[in-house]
Amino acid sequence: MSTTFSISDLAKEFDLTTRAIRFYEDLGLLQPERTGPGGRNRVYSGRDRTRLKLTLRAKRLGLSLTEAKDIIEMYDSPRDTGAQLQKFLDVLAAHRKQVEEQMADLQANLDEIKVHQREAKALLAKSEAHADKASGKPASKASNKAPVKPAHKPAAKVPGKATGKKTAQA
Amino acid sequence: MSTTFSISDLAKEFDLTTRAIRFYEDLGLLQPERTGPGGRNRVYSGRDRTRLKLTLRAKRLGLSLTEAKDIIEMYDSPRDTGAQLQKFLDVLAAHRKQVEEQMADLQANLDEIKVHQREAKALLAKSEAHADKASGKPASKASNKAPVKPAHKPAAKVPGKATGKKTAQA
DNA sequence: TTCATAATTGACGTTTACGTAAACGTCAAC
DNA sequence: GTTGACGTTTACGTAAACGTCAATTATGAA
Repeated sequence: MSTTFSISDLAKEFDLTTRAIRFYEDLGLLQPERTGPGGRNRVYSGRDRTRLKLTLRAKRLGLSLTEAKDIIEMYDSPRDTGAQLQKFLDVLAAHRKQVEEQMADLQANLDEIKVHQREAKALLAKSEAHADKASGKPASKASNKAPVKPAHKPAAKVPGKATGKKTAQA
Repeated sequence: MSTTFSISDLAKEFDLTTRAIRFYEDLGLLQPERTGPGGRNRVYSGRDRTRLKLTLRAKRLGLSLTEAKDIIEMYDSPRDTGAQLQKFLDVLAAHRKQVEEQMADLQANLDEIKVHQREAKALLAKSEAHADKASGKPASKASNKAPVKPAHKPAAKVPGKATGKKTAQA
């Protein structure tokens, strides 16, 4: 028992359409075996599943499918000779640099968010202080631990999300 | 003098074509003023430049242009009333959560890279130790030269890098 | 004046990443 | 013995994000 998957298994697990999965196969990202009469049905291995997972993570990070493929190929290609190893190391270094740049971008982004949060909270506290004249109750806390969620919004649209489902995280 | 920019100023600074910049305008991301006879030429303000910078950062992080627009709009829209402030805070929280998820993705990625680097370096050291029997020279170390250049593409679309220029980092 | 350079507005082309039928096979269940 | 659920191929459609002309217009240098 080598743990295999049907196309709809993967589709459900990663919230994809079967169409998308077949498309990934066309790009060479997946290479399922065939079964059934005339070998019509696809059977995916654990390796396929891993490659799919990596592909989706790459997508979330903004890579194209072919870029994802290139990287993944690199990661599980034969590296026997010294030359191949050296090249692999070069690619790794380049990839790492790029990832670190992206993390810097993200960090900048996060910092800005925090600043805005602080500002907005301060303003809110002020406006609530004014509103105090009417209500005797202590205004709602401006300090938050858990992200204040009134729950009346459908989850701000973000990348990494598809059709209102959950973002299958790595 | 309120520091303005021509379209080619911005094109050079951010390594974009003017076509792209005009396209961003069509999407409502930029709103340059016009000058010259009949108001033909575009003049960009510092605010435009900032919005452009934010847009490009968002792109590098995998957002679509419309997603970028939505967020940027949110960030410099009027937030006078308490309700608006609260909504703004909600959006910020959602955005922050998403960014943190993405950082987790990136971190996982980076960790994998590091593991591979370690492994590859170990292997390389081993093979070089063996090769010592033939050459008296200490084999080439793990020196990385140019970060692997495809070179046959007009603009390698790795996010975070542009056309061989410097990655106009935020 | 003439030529090159930079800018403009269409308008059509291209690549990526799938969506959306159409038309058919297969197997278990009712 | 047909109905559904699931699977298949082939093929055309589409939205996003620009690229690539073409046909002007304006400006500045030679």
